[in-house]
Amino acid sequence: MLLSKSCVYGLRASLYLASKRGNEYHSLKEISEELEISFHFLTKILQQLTAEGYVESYKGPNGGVRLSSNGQNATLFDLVIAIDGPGLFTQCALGLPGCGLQEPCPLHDHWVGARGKIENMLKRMTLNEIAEEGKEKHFRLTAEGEFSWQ
Amino acid sequence: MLLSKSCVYGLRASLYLASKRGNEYHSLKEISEELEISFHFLTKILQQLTAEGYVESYKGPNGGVRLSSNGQNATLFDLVIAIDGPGLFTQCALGLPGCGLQEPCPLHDHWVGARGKIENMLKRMTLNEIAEEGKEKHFRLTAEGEFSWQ
DNA sequence: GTAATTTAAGACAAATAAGTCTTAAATAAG
DNA sequence: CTTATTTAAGACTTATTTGTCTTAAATTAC
Repeated sequence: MLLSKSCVYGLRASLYLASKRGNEYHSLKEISEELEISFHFLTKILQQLTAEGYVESYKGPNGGVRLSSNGQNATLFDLVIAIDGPGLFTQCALGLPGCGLQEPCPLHDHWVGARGKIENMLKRMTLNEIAEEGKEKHFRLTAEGEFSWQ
Repeated sequence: MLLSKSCVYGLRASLYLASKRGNEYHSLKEISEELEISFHFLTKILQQLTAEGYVESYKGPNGGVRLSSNGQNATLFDLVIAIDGPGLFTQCALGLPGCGLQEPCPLHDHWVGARGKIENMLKRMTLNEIAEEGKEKHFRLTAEGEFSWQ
């Protein structure tokens, strides 16, 4: 698995929020039902994104969560770092602490290249831009595919 | 984490065996000490590779494990599949079962590209070839780096 | 044959990730 | 003020991965 389940859920929920026009709050109940993610588990993940400033929350009736302006312009890379940490983009593919240019492991050069591709791809995609593109291309966000970008 | 710890240990042990000239057996005790991997854990992983035909084992004094001819020509991709299974190379980055060309997730196209890079990189590297290269370039195979290709 | 060495197999334990549940706090509406 | 709705926080459980231990089986050397 490239990304943890927490991370995948966080990305999907963020994209869900990005898909909504205005800046209304959406309840975690709504999001968890639409995306078929465990309510409580999703709550914890979005709390992390709230703590990082990508998501704003509001308690009480008609409360919920929405993307902050930071969140709208956040890249998928930002969100992955916020949830899974930087390990994927910094660690040796064989887990060797001293691996680097001077003393590389057999995969080092190749992995740095492939890893850079992943990193650039994630850095190129902001939530806003994906939302724009999603409206044209109807990207899937659920297993069944009944989700639709507005 | 791209690869599981089991997988990383399996790759390192396989590369260790590839680094040895002749086709003598090397004991798991030796390998686990040289590579600083738990003896019993490593045993289980190499049993998998033995079952898959990449490694041959021999019991008794002076026994141990060595690469089969299949193993010597195996690619890192083969070994990753043997230990971690094909998931990394087949699954959607967001874990969506129906993701594909017709109904892609927002990452699909990009991920297929990046994933292909990883796949090709692993398919290009056979244990034999890495061993050759390792003798010139002194690739690291341990945390401390005191390992040396013969 | 006996003892020592080594892998094989599987039970067991610890650590981490994933998921569930309960209670508290904030807010809105009547 | 009371009730309903919603996020926040954290305890708790379950599942998976990682790591350890014990016993058995094969082989060698004496």
